[in-house]
Amino acid sequence: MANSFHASDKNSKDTVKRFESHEFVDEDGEEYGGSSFGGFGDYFRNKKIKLQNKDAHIRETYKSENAPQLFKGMAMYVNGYTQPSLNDLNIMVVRHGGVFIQYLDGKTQVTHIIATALTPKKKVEFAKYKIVKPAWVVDSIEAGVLLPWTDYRVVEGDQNQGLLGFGGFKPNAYTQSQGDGKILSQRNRPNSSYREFTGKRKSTAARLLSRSGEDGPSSTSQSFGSFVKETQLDAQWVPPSKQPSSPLLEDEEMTENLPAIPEFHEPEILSFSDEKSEEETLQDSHLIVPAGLSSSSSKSQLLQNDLRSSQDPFKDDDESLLAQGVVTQIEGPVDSESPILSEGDEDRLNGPNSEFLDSEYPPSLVHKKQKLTALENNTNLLSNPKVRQNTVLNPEFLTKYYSESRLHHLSQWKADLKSYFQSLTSQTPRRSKPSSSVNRYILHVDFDCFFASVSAKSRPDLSGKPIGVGHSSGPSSEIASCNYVARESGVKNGMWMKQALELCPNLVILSYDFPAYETASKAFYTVLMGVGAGVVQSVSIDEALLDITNLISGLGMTVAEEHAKVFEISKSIRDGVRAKTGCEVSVGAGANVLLAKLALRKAKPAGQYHLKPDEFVEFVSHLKVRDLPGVGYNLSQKIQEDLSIETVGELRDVAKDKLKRVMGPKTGEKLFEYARGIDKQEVGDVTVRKSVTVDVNWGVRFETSTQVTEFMYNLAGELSRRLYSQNLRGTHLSLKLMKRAPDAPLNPPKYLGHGQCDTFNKSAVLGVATNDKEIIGKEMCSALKTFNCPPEEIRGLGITMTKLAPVNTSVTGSSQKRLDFSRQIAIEPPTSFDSSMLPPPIPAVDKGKRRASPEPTQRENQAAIGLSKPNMPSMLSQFLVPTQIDESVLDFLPEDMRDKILAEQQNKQACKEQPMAPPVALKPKPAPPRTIAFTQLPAQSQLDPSVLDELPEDIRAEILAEYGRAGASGSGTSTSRTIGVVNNIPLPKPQTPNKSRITTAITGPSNIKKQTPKKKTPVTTNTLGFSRPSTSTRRSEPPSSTPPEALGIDPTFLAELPPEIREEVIAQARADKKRAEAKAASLAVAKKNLSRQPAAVQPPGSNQRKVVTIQAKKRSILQGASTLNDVRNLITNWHNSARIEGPHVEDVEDVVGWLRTVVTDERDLEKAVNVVKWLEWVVGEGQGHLEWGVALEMCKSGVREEAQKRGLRGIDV
DNA sequence: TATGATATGGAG
DNA sequence: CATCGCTCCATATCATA
Ligand SMILES: Nc1ccn([C@H]2C[C@H](O)[C@@H](COP(=O)(O)OP(=O)(O)OP(=O)(O)O)O2)c(=O)n1
Repeated sequence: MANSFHASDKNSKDTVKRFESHEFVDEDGEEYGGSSFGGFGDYFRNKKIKLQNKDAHIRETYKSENAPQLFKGMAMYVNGYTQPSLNDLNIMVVRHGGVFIQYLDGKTQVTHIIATALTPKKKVEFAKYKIVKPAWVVDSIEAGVLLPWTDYRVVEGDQNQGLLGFGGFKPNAYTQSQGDGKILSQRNRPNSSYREFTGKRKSTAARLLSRSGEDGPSSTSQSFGSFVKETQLDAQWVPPSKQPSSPLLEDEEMTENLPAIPEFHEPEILSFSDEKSEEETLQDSHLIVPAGLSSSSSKSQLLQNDLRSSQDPFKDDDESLLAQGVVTQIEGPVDSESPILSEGDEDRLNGPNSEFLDSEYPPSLVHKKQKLTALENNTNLLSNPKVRQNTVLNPEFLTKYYSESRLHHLSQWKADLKSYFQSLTSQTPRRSKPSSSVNRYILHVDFDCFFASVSAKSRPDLSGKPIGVGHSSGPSSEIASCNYVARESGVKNGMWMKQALELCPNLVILSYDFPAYETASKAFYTVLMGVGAGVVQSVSIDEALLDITNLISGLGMTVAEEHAKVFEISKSIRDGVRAKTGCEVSVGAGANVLLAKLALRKAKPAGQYHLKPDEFVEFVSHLKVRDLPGVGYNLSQKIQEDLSIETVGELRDVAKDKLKRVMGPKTGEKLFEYARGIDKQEVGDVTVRKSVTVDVNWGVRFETSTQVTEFMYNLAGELSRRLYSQNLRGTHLSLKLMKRAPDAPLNPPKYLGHGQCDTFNKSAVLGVATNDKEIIGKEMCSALKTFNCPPEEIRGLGITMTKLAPVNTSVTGSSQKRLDFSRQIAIEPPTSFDSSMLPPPIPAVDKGKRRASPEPTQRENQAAIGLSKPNMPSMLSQFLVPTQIDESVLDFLPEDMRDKILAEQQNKQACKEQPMAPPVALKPKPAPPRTIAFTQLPAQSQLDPSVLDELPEDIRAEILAEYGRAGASGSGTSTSRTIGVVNNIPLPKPQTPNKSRITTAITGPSNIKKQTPKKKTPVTTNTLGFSRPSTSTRRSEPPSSTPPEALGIDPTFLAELPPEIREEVIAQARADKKRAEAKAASLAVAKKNLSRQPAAVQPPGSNQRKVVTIQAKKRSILQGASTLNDVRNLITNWHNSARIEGPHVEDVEDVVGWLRTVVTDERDLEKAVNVVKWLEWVVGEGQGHLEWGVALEMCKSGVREEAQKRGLRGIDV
């Protein structure tokens, strides 16, 4: 019954939605009717729909009846299933003078939202609206008077939503009378509910809202009863596609929202207070288990529940258990449906499986557990040395944890690869994109079940068997990757062991082998580098995008030939990787990134597929929106609910305006384009890193605030270390706190997991950029205090540093890159440094060691000191490709050079420059004046990267150069100083647009603004920071520690600036000062702007070793890449350094050799030509030694030769 | 309108 | 034993100026 009834409702609703006029459009109300109906386009075709659509039509129809215009002036919007159907409500409202709003776009004025119940998300979304039950409309019409809506509110007060579905309803006539079952079942789209577990369960906001509304456990029995009903109903009628969620949802909601939900619960809860035993907590899980578990299937179910919840969202609960009985019951229905769930996510864990879970909650124990307070619970838990050792209380926790965390490794690898490839691609500056007329070819290459494949390489005996990679076989262990055999059983990456084993009992669990993944990845990238793609962009350790347009288009091939070539290249990649790694990769090809990604999906496993443009429509029409890149569980749900769309084909029928309104401007635009196969993203479009974060949300269990503080400092130390390794400092800190949700169990289903939490963020702005552990630690501790979160409730902490700026002086120790791709890559390509130069990949252990090192600041300074400058020969070394540059290398560079490099890196974001590897700009000659130079250099650091980023690359470069010059030389621009790297450079003129532009840029107010250098601050620059009170942040704390390096600040700097800039700087500083708090003001001169400057400048330090290092690397480096600007800088420096005496033969040879590789290996003739032109210009301007002319000719001929070998035509050098 | 703080979501 | 739920980015939304 219920089912059929509902179903019909849905249909009607669907019809309703239709309308298209913007005005209404539907929203969610709909349902998915979609499945049966079709997209919007379809519904237009539906007669019923047409009729219903327009309010005008309705009005016309009922015009003569002169019904009381009860709803005049009101705009109603219906959300979710409602008892009178959407369509009926539409008619009722319009017939009585109201306006019916089809969909919410945030702009349209809506006075009331009609709904029976709301999902947590919707509660948040509609927090500011009057949400009424459908009965209000019905009753009002019946009464002939507008009844007070407050008697029909869905959410009590502002906050009571928690009650919603469960019986918290007010006695309103209509609704209640209607059948609870129905109504309840209607409750929101089933989807919403399951959404919770899968993806993320409710958001913190939603949870908070619901909580506030909660009554407490009181409303029990009734609600419970109704609840159950709902579940069942839902299960029954929910469309298959959607079903998955509904049942589950219920569960979750129950647990979350209603702490005390079922009757069962209550009793338990009550008892809760009493019992609790210490052991319980810990052991409950295990020890006790046996008894409880023994036979009860129910338990398993319970477990499942927990797991489910936990899975995605993490739901956990100890208490949830209580509800075992309840759960069980509920689950029954759920399970039945569960099959459907598939899509949603993995959550449902049904099988009875692990004892673990069961053990955790033996019924008998339940009571006891509850009693414990969070603190007692933690105390008990931590009383077990073994457990304690696995928590943050263990001093070695971070090292151990990060060495085992797959997600940490993935992120780390990704960051390293990103910077590496960025530098490679950046070289060719904005490679002119292939003219639009050319056919584009993008490849998306990805290993098939990467971890599983690699981990299984040494186990040939397992072929054909289902495999999963995880840390253990415990129920809450996550499966990072599973092979395709396992996937046939429904196992998925990220799924918890318990569920996976239920789905696939004979699943073989293999261990992680991170080093092997790195090795396989290197081989993989080596193969990719050998393809000759114009651009290679790393997506992750096992995935990359290649723009192979340069290898195909413009060669006069027919389309068919081009496609054949694509096939050939794809095949060669697969064969190459297979040969080197023994693992399969699949290749997706398309005219843009989107098509390549979609094609890859079809290609897997172990295959390749080229999705041609003309096949797109057909290919995509039936794809689920969820299958589009960037559309995850939540977005897909929103699309489904608010637009009643499921497939990409339907999505295509939605007007762009509507998409933007409903989904947000950017997201709407993207969806609109994706639905049409349009993707403007270019391979290699990656920006420079903007933040560095350290997060720990596992193993976090505290008893005292002292422990919290200590751990916070450890985290700060880790962040400091990471910043330091990247030569970065930042001014904005942000703390993320995960706090156990009030209604979440003290012991999450996942061992030492965070469970269901509320997350809070708090940011603080420092007066001066820093990377100092103490400062960070202090700031974050105070930020944490503002949350007033008891130590025992903390389940996760994270610190993020943003507004990054390169550290001027300091040099870093060894680089942290863990992947030493360069070497391998070198193999293919010439390049790469040798390993010796690079620091070996750092194992976790290493990290620890490094960590040990003190703060950067000091060390850096020291390192810096003492450098001598390199000599001529060294110059060449500078040609290093940025990419290849490693931090260790940087260390050796003269400070100025380093700064330059770093500054550039940072600056170039927009253009994809590489982050880490600084480009080359090194200049050779360094030397003497260094000291002075250093002082000046700071200015660069002062440039605001963000500002620079926005500028065109060339302009940016120019500005930087200008700055460098200014700093180095006195006021005048040019000058030749030996000192600064960039300084001497005459500056570009050649291609880039130049000075005029530059000037403009510089002068421009906006730009200037950012550039402000610090004023002269005296010094006290302690690094510290005060924190600007950001939001609630606390005040500043005087910093203390770090030494200031007073450098940068001085007046000298100002003096050197062009007048206009100077004024700007001063004005800015003044403004800043004003704003700054008194204290802050006094200490740090300027905040933001100032902050840019790195807090400290370092004394010049130098190292000779640097030189050496550089040279060694030199060759290899050349090959790689660097941005054109970088290369130009090197050339310029080279020339400046030996203008009079003439170039060294060796250097010339090196340069020529490099140029040849650019043409042959990089296949970038344009780049080579540009470099030669630059040299020609530099030489021409310089009027130096005649030998330069010879060098120039050698370069020209070298490039010409290589071009000819490649069959390219004459070069117009 | 712009900006900043915060929250959310997606991807491996 | 268990278990190692990270990290970066884009976007949305709200508050504030
Ligand atoms: N939730 C996840 C998703 C992925 N990974 C890791 C393990 C995977 O092997 C690797 C690559 O992720 P992919 O999404 O590429 O998945 P697979 O390579 O395993 O499978 P396939 O690409 O064939 O679908 O990232 C993980 O640890 N946890």
